[in-house]
Amino acid sequence: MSEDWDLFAVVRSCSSSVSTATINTNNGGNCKQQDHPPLPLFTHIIGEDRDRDSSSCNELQDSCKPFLPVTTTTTWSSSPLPLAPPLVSSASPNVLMKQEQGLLESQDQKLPLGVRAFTPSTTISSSSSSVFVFRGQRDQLLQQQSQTPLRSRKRKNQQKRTICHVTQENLSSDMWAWRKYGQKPIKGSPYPRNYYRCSSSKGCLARKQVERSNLDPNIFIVTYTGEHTHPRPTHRNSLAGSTRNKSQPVNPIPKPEQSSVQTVSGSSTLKEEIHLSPTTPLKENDDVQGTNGDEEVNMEDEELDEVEEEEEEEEEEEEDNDVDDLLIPNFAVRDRDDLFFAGNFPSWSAGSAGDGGG
DNA sequence: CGTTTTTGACCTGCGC
DNA sequence: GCGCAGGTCAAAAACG
Repeated sequence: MSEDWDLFAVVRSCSSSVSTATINTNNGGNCKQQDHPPLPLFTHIIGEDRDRDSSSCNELQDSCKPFLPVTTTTTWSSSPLPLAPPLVSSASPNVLMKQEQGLLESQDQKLPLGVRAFTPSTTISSSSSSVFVFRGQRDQLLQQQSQTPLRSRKRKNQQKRTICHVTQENLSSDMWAWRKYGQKPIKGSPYPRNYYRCSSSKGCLARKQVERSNLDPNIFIVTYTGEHTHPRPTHRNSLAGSTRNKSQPVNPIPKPEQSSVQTVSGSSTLKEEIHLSPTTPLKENDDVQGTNGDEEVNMEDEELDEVEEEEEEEEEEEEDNDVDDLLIPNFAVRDRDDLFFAGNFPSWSAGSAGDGGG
């Protein structure tokens, strides 16, 4: 239930964002909006402790910083929204869920939730993805949680969670190195959930769960839990990169129940040919992404490093002002994302992994 | 050799 | 207390 609750919260937060983003981002793309809703990155944090949430935010921020310089083409992007109380109160879970399901199309709820956009300091040509910051929602969420029966269920690692909804394209990327340690089919979802732990440092408690939205295969739900017990690596951890990018005897390409949905931005073949770990499969100088957008991506890496520093400074200032703010950059446009997620879920067809729920 | 991925088994929380 | 489902462990295999 908590999961649902989380999702509700996320959806709730993003509902408006989604519609707006949809309008702005995928237009002109090859993909139909309906089939490939542009997914900005949604985020919110759930936690029992606000203070700790802050640290979580910071972590997430750290992870995202390198990718901050992403352009936010969405409408809200330019306005430093006051982080006002979001539509939380206005939408019922059902509605929200529908939104999550894409049943609610761009409505005019232009609610600028507590969305805060990043300074488009660096323009990366990624059309789309935006970064959103949902802030202050925790309070509301927590309140709601306390008001609804949903909260009754608390799982062990429930204490602190940071949930992001990202598109496959935006999926990647934090500097952290993640190592997969488990995969489980999730009831009600055709897609398994993958469990990762930080491998940047032994003993690091940071964990990450990645699952595909069963509602929209283009959306990945990334849940961060725990905290890193070590500084964020400046570059992607090369150790983490011993990824296998060769074909593996993995399960067939995921087949969502709605087979009509063609998931990944474009390369079903990669799914079978490449298997990269979720976030850091690449060595710092790795050129795996050098397929298309190669140039762009490489440039990003370099620029991002530089920009990162700049952004850090800016963010530090911002954090001073709004410590609670969660800046989720749009892990924009990294082909590697495609790569890595292309093969990341070898067992999409649920039921292949783990004890099958036992 | 060191690291990651895969995957069956085990542990634990929760609802009934 | 039981069963279900989620989360984690750990051995084996794969990879660079």
